[in-house]
Amino acid sequence: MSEKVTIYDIAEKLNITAATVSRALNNNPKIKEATRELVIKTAAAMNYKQNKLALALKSGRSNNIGVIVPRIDSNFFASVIRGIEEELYPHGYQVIICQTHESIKRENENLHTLVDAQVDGIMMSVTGVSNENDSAFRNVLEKNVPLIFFDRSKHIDGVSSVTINDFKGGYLATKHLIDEGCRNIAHFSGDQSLDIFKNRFLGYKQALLDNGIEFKEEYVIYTKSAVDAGKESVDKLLQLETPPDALFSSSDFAALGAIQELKERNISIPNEFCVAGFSNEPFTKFMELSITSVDQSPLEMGKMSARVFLEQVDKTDTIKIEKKVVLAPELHIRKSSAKTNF
Amino acid sequence: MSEKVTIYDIAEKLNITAATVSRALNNNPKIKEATRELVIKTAAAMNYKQNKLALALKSGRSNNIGVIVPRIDSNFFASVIRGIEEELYPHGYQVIICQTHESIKRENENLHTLVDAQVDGIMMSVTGVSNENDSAFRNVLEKNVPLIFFDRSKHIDGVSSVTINDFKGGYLATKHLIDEGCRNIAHFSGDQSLDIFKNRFLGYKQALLDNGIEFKEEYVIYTKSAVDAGKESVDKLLQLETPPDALFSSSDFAALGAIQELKERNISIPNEFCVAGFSNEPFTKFMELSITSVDQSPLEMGKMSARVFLEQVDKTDTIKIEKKVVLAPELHIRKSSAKTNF
DNA sequence: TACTTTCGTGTAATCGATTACATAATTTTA
DNA sequence: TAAAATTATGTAATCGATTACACGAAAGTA
Repeated sequence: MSEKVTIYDIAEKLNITAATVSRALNNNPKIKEATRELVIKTAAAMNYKQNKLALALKSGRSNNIGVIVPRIDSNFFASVIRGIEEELYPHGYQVIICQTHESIKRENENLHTLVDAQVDGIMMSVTGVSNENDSAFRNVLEKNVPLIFFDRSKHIDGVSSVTINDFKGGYLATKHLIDEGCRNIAHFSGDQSLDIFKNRFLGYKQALLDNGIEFKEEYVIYTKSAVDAGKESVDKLLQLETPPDALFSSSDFAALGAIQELKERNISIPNEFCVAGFSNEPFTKFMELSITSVDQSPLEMGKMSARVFLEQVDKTDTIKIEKKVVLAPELHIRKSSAKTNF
Repeated sequence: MSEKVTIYDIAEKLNITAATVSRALNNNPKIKEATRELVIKTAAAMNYKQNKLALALKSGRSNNIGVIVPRIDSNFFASVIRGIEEELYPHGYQVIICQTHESIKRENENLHTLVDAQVDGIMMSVTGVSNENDSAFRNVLEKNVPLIFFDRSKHIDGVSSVTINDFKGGYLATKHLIDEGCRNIAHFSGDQSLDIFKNRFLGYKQALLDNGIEFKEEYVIYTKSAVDAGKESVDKLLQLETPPDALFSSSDFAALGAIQELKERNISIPNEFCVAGFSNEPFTKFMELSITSVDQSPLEMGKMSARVFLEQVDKTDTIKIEKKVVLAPELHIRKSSAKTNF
């Protein structure tokens, strides 16, 4: 029905050329004021809409940015995306979502697809199990597409990142458990090819060290971020000759599983056993036995990633800016670990 | 660094024209087999990538589809988007995300932006407070862009929809509460300009009617989908001369708020008071006092929306197909309402 | 051999907007 | 008033791919 109106249609109607129309609409200073007004009025009257695809082809900029996450249906990633979208919306960028489902193959596919679609930038949380094949990332950078890692980062030249201080997060949580009087503190970690898990682990270790508590290898379990995995893992811990009296889990879901299992065994939380998680998922606050957790301020992380992108996108591409933003984690102390204050 | 390779570069290298290259790459049957192979091999060797923007401009199809939701950081919407993305990924579509934050203005802006960006289709959950100004929707349809509503729908000619049977969901939840012996059942509803809330409400009413229970206006509270709103609302209910003994809430969050408030007042759940929510948010299952809730199968809803889009996108645009898919809700009975079986 | 088909490829327009360069129109300066 | 400077607009190329049409060459037919 609605035939598309182009600048040529406007030009024809006004007996001028498309070039003049284009200049008028773009506020080119060389255009006579009267002409500009006439063109703008006519364009509005004809319901002209700029063809973004033509513009994109000509300029090489699509006004789209790509976001790659392991999955979107997690509160953390969804919140980051929300932050990105809100920050970029006023600048006219659209956000394209891709999921990797923790597959390297999908991650590489997504990177290529986004580059092919000529997005103006890519923000992503990398997938673990790195085969150390950085070619897909290099390809992005060679095309001069700004690449920004958030949360899950990797050391690649030319890539900016926005992360939280996972070491500090791990340290804070562990220190808190120590302050509550726990001395046998277990740890659930995750995929060691991801820095976030390594750093939380290191923070945990350091807190033990700083407080004169011996680190025990058997207290560390590498587990998936899932409720069932948490149940199974705490099960193993309780079979040790000296079972732990506290747990710092790198995952809220695994922490929840642990709590469920402990309750079934009638182990009293926090009196006999303290638990702290990581991510501050909404449910940690909602539970009757609310769960202590480290907040990663995902909304802020998303906004910050977007800002870093905006800084980079207009810079001359000869100078490679590499910005590393590290946000501060915040420990939310709740019933699962607070023997005293609740 | 990496200069972009076009079909002209390939043509030049092989001393043929770009037209031939294009045809060879597109498996045009008029091309000699030898030429085709040579072109394909050369293209690969030169690391040729088709410029999607040029293709999009020529064809008028961007291979992007737009998704508009009130907000992305809700498990329900994120899951729907996940479903859409997974279903569309194999077909080469990219998903662009927009948020309305329940603002009509933003909704209209998003619709226009997406149409301007020439997406090949739009899937959305409408925002309430309809000023009955359908012009933004009409504009989409006039541009022959398939428009599909999911979950929150509106009656507009030419728009397909994928929803759940909210009436049935409301009926099931209410009937279940009746079966548990409750006779004074309150209801939290929402924005009455949204069909989902009206229909859940109607299902609630019908269940009462079918079981000989008088409907009482004062048992219905229109509340936001938030924990605090739930607390306040249940507070009002308890001040009635005959306070209810059960609640069917159209929102899990409000249901949670109600439960928190009831507990503070030492009202025993489910013995003295039964609660059922709607949406089956993850936390409803995680709580120690798990919350009965109606599941909307968001993943399936997303996939189904994508399928409806795929059906429509290739049809000749002379025939307007309008498909209405209604998914079945599923009641998950949990501790907050099960007096007997838990 | 001459004439039609068929096949493979080239030519050039097209999608819609931007922009370097050229040129016409107007104003300024001498 | 004529030349110079300025201003506004037109011309045409460009971004990269697709495709209707044209055309030469090869193959088939009489």
